[in-house]
Order: sequence, then C-alpha cells, then structure tokens
Amino acid sequence: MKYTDLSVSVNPMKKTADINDIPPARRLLNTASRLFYAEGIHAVGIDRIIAEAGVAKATFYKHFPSKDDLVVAHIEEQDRAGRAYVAALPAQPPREMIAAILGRIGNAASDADYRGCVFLNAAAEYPERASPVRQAIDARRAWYRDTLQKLCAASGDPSPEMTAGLLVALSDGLLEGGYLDDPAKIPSLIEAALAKLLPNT
Amino acid sequence: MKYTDLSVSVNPMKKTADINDIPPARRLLNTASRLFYAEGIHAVGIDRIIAEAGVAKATFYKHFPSKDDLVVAHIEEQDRAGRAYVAALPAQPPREMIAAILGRIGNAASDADYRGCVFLNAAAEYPERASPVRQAIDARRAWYRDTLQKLCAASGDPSPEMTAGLLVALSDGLLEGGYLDDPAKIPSLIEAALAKLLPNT
DNA sequence: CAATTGGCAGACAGACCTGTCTGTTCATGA
DNA sequence: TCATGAACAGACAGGTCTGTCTGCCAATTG
Repeated sequence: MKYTDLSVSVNPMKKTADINDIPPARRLLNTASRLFYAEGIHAVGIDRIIAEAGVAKATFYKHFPSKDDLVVAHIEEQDRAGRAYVAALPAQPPREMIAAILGRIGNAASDADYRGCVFLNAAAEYPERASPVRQAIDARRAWYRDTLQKLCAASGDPSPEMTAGLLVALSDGLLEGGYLDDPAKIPSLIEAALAKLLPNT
Repeated sequence: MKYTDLSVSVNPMKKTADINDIPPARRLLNTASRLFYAEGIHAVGIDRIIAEAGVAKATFYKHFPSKDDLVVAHIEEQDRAGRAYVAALPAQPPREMIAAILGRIGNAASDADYRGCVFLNAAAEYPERASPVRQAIDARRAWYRDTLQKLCAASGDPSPEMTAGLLVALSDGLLEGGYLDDPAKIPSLIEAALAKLLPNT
C-alpha cells in the first residue's frame, strides 16, 4: 500500500494558478473523491476518473497500484479532513466541544450535494471486514468514538463509554437521515439529542 | 413496474418439498435478496443470480423487466418483512411497543451474516432520489417514522415528532454500528437510549 | 393427439471494467 | 547538447455487465 504521499494538500495560494500545475496524484484523488462520493465507488470506473482529472492511464497506475488503493486514499483523505476539523476547534468545555463536533453533521447535511456519510456509504460497498478499505473505515470510527468518549469522561459523565456509543449511533443516524430525509431538521434533532443524552449542564 | 406478483411468500408447508417446485420468480427474489445484501447490489450480476437460483436468463427477464425491478422487489420484500414483524407483535403499552420494535435491531445484529441495514446499504448505491429504488426506500422510512411517531404520541410524549426523529436516527445508527462495530453492545445501547429518550415510566 | 405455455440452455451484441503495454512529447538538469 | 524522467495518448487483453434472441423440452389443456 505504498503510493505517492498525499498527506499534504495542495495550497491554492501557491503560484500554481494553472490547474495543470496541481500534481497528477492530487488531481486524481480530488476527482475520485468527488465522483466516489456522488455516485458510489463501484459505479465509477478508472476511465472516468482519469478523463475528468486529465491524467493518462499509465500515470494513474504509477501513483496508485490499483483502484482499491485509490479508494483507501479517498477514505483516508476524508478521515484527515474530519480530524482536522476537530483539531481546529477552539478550546472550550467538553460539552460544547461535543456539540461543536456533532454540529458538523448539520453543516454537512445542508450542502446541496450532500449524500450521506462517506464512510458508511463506502462500508456498504465493501463487505470484507479484512479489506484495506474497511480497515481504514474502522480506524476512522475508532478515532471518532474515542474522541467523544474522552470528552464525555472529561465532562464528568459517569458512563462515558455508553454515552459515547450513543453519540456515535446518533451521529451515524443523523448523517443518514440528512441524506434520506429532511436535512433541515438535523440541527434541532442534534440539539434535542444532546439535551437528553448529556448530563445536565 | 409490473412483474409477477410476489406479495405472497411461499408457504413451506405446502407440498412443494422439491426445491424446484418453488416458482422461478420466488427463487430469483430469494437468491437476489441474499446476494444483494451479502455482497452489495452493483457487485452482484444477473448471471450470478440466475445461476444460483437455477433459472434461465430468459425466464428472469420475463418476470423482471430489468435488474432494477428486481432490486425494487428486493427492497419491498424486506420492507414487508419489517412491517409483518411489527404487525405480529402482541398488543402492549406504547413504550413496550417501541422497545420491541427497536429490539429487532439487536436481534438482527447478532446474526453472523449481519451486514447492516438493507435500506441504508441500498441507498448508498442509488444516488438518484427519483429512482424507483430510492422511492421504495423512502416509503419504508416514512412508514417506520410514522409508526414510531404514533406510538410516541400514544405514550403521552409532548413532542412525538421530535422523539420519533431521534428514534429513527438511533435505529439507523445502531443498525450501522452493529455492522461496523460490536454487535454485542447493541442491546444495552438500545436500553440506555430508550431510558434517556422516552418520558419516564 | 395436438397446440399452447412456461421454463431451460446458451449464444450473442454492445458496452464497460481493470490493468498492461507501446510509443510520444516535453521539461529539467548534467 | 543530450540524457533522464514524468506525463501524455491510446491500443489492447481478458473479463464482466445488462439485455435480446433462438431453439429445445416437458407439462398441461382442449
């Protein structure tokens, strides 16, 4: 699973105004992330990705040994974005921290192109628990659960593991509800859920 | 969307002991449901389904005009199973009714072949909101939400719509958690969630 | 008995899939 | 100036996809 390092995003302020100055591996990953999320992973072929990214096929297979490697890179990219969001939150009490983290769900669901949770959608297409894709998803979920559990513990919750489990389930459910039902209702549902699940302030 | 009527399941007590006595349309749907759920919809081709069902290709296309019709039949079949489960529940107070309905999640997740929510998994593969598949999923979700909301109202909940929304999100999230995380934790999470979300007994 | 019906078997078309390979162009650096 | 490496364009192989079609067989029905 070795491919071109993509952990550093392209800084648009660099004098790479020309789209073609963005390196091919980055262009491929950006295009793939967009298409995979919008249409599903199995539904999008390599030919489509390289065409929209403007990259030759041989170049693609040089940077990503297989399509699955690209999928894993896509999952890890989205995972990085989520962790960066949390890392960038201003310091605040645990309960407000949790509310801010959950609040991201409402923001995401309000997007016109919102199509549910990247990780749940991908997991639906990868039944093999041992597959690299599923392992990347597991790593994401473990981090998310752990982050919430630590915050619960810090807030004085007597059963942080249970509460974190409920918050994870709520997050998953609201992410899917924002896709399949009415996204506009998500924020008030989050508010109501936090009021009932977290120890009173 | 007209195909052979499948609303009546085959009664195994009928003297159709020979597997081949089960009508082809039913054999196809049973096989497709199993494969679609286990491996994903786009990942399973018609050739595979007809081979495992022991049905000729022409016969398949006689009963189901296209693969999507089969997918819709699969979704509707699972929807029927869920509604039948609720309809068969013994009469009991609203709160116990809700607990029994949510309890089905724990039962399902404990199955060794459990692979998450049929409807959420399918929705992940069908981005078009107007597609027949998504419409069948919408109908299912509307019924589920409505069922819970009526029970909440009957239990004297002052805001049944909000509570039902939370219960739907919880259901979705626990169904996914039972797939991706630890299924054994689902029952206690359900219990804890009901204690916190429903008005005290 | 004869005709109809329903299902089986499998070839076929045309598109798309992943992944490999050949050969060309172009920029950079020795 | 020339060599190297990266990316481009695109053919190709081998397989799978959906959906159509032809032909055969067996059971049922008039």
